Amino acid sequence: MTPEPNPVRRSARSHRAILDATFDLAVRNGYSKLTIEAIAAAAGVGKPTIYRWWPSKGVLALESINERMGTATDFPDTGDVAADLASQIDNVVRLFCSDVGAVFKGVIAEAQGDPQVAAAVREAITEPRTRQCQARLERAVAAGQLRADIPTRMMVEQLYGPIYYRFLLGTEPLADYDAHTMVERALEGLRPRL
Amino acid sequence: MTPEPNPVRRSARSHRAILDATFDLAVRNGYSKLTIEAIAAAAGVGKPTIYRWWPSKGVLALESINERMGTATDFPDTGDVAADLASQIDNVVRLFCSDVGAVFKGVIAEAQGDPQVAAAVREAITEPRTRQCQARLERAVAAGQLRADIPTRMMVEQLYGPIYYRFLLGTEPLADYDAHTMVERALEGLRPRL
Amino acid sequence: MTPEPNPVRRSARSHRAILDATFDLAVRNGYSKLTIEAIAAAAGVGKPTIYRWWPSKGVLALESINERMGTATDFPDTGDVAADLASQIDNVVRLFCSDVGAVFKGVIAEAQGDPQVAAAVREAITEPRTRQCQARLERAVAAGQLRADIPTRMMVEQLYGPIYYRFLLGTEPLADYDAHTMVERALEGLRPRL
Amino acid sequence: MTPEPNPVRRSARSHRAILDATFDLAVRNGYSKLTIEAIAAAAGVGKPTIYRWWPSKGVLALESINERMGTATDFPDTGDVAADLASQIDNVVRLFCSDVGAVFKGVIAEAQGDPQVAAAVREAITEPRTRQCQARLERAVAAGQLRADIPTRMMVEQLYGPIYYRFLLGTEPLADYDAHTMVERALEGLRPRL
DNA sequence: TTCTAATCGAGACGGTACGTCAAGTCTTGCC
DNA sequence: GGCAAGACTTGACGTACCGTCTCGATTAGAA
Repeated sequence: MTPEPNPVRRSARSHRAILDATFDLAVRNGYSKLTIEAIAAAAGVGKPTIYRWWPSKGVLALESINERMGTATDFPDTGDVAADLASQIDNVVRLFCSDVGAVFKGVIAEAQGDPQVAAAVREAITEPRTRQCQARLERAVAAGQLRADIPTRMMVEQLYGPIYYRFLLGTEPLADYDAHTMVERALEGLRPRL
Repeated sequence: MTPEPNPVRRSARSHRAILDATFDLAVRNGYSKLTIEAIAAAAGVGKPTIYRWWPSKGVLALESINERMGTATDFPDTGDVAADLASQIDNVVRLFCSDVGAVFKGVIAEAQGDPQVAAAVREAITEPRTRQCQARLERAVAAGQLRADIPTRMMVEQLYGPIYYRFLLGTEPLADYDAHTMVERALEGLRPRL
Repeated sequence: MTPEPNPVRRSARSHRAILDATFDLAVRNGYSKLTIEAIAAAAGVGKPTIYRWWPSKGVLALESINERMGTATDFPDTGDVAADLASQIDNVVRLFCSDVGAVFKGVIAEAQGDPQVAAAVREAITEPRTRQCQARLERAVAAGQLRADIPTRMMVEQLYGPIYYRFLLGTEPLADYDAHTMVERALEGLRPRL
Repeated sequence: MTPEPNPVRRSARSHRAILDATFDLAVRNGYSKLTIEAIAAAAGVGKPTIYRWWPSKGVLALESINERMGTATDFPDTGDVAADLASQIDNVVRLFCSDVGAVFKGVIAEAQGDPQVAAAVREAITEPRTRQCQARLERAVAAGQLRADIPTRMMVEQLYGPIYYRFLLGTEPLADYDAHTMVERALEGLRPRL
């Protein structure tokens, strides 16, 4: 069909307006009430312009939050892996409690039924941060602070699983998440035996 | 609106047909393609009959899977808490990998944007099982197998977070989840200090 | 698809509102600017309701004018076939010069590219009136006023062709059409030889 | 707007390609499915190039058929006006039954809602041929073959009305039109009284 | 023969309307 | 009187074209 538009001729103004309108509307009315039609109207743009550049609402919303995440989830390296993780996780929790988090929640929901969105979430959000995290953990392993016989991917799941659990199931308020304690607890099983 | 229908006069045949059609269609076409219209048609039922008894597609789907979960996630008590948890978690993973899990995934997605569904999920699925788990953990605490100074709710998050992480983010195949190892690792931080 | 709706359950109110809005909008903005969307909005009706009952804009517009033609084009029978035809044709011309005619013009245009509309025009408008005309002509034949060896269909073409010619090609104002003279001229070739 | 392009610098290649593509597509898919976009693509031309030189699809299509009509509808003059008319009308019928006729039908339809097209049809098609016909008829009047007291325009309507009637209303197959008989019949009323 | 300005192809753009789908409500008999 | 059936209003979907608007790249006339 439309084989692929030419990115150099893309209107920067429209691109920006669409992303801004998407995020704005998603925050204001909730992700589930977000419609392409409303985005087009709010951005002062025709619907086909949106469909030309994004395959679906989910992917568009993902892009709109991805650029807003910035460096908030970068990993510090003070040498103290427990403190570094606690600090980063604290930032993640704060992010998830913000508008960005609310929209992200909707995108993850969308991803459950749309493999394209699921893939985009992994590529744009999950994978890069997982790799960053693995890199930090590997430095800790090298420094003898963590066991070398546990795959770092598994460590990541232990560290971030509980956050997503609260985030997506809403069993407890995510804002109350005690990053320091939870990291400390998780690391008990990850430290080298004396 | 319709102030509330009289449950006594409810047609058992329709009730069953609706739940079965819901689960069947959700499995066959994927939850995201599930529609009330199709359910009504497949169940040989009018749409109002569905709306009379369920407030939304999400709640209906939830009921259809809840009755199919049965005792698969009950907690054994052999005295060995690690083994018991590993066994139960293994059952959970298997359940999540089945048709029931696929539909459950869709229901959780729905819950992100619909507080009513979110509440129903907690009431029908999360809370009862969490409580069951807490009960088992508390017996382990009493038996001196686990630390008494950690809230069991927190333990639950540590144990189940990683599963939902894989389940909903799809970073790794959930089928490969090594319940035994993950439980063992988590318990490291939960056992009493010598 | 939608196999066929049940006509007895049809909403009379919507039916009327749609036909009225169609005619009204066609007259106000011109047939070529008529849209289903505008009709639905003006009639306070959903688009699917229109598509449920009419296959296309052309057929809908046709129905809206057909019911407005009434008895204006009925054939009198005073015994004088020339006078009767002139009088009826005069009525036709007046009709074509009215709002109904303006919309009819659009419907005929639509029919050029849509066989369904073309068939509907013939069934609803052309054929019944042609037959009425033929009946009147056959009485004149029986009365010895017209030749018996010319098919009445051919006579109809001779009588009405020039009107449609002006109507659709706009070579001369249709309002100036001199029905009496044109009928008289046409009948010259249709009268029995002395 | 664009004040008017300079015809001297016009690309002859594009001009031809556009006219050919227009006619070709109109014939292949039917006039009503003809789009400027498809013409541009088929002609290997940008849309603005079309809009620069033609105000609308209708006018463009008209030009594409006008140049294909050639001398098929010229009036012979053998001295026998009845035979000459029958022969010319026969050619017209054949033309209307051809691809050119099919497209012409669409152009006339377009003309019903677009005064610009209507005017162009008259200027390019109707008027010149009407005048040619009038010239032939006037020679017949001068030769005493036709009455002098009937405006030749009126005669034209009587002669061509029935053809357009069949052509546009599709009551009978145009191909069966018996030009000889119809002309003979019409002339009965146009010949001088003895 | 070079310069330069109009025309060209391409195609993205803001729009409008399309015809469809499903949502949730309302209405009408059947049982 | 609850139920099936299904018509209803509503609103969003994703698509097709519209006619306008940049863009460079020819390209042909005037210099």
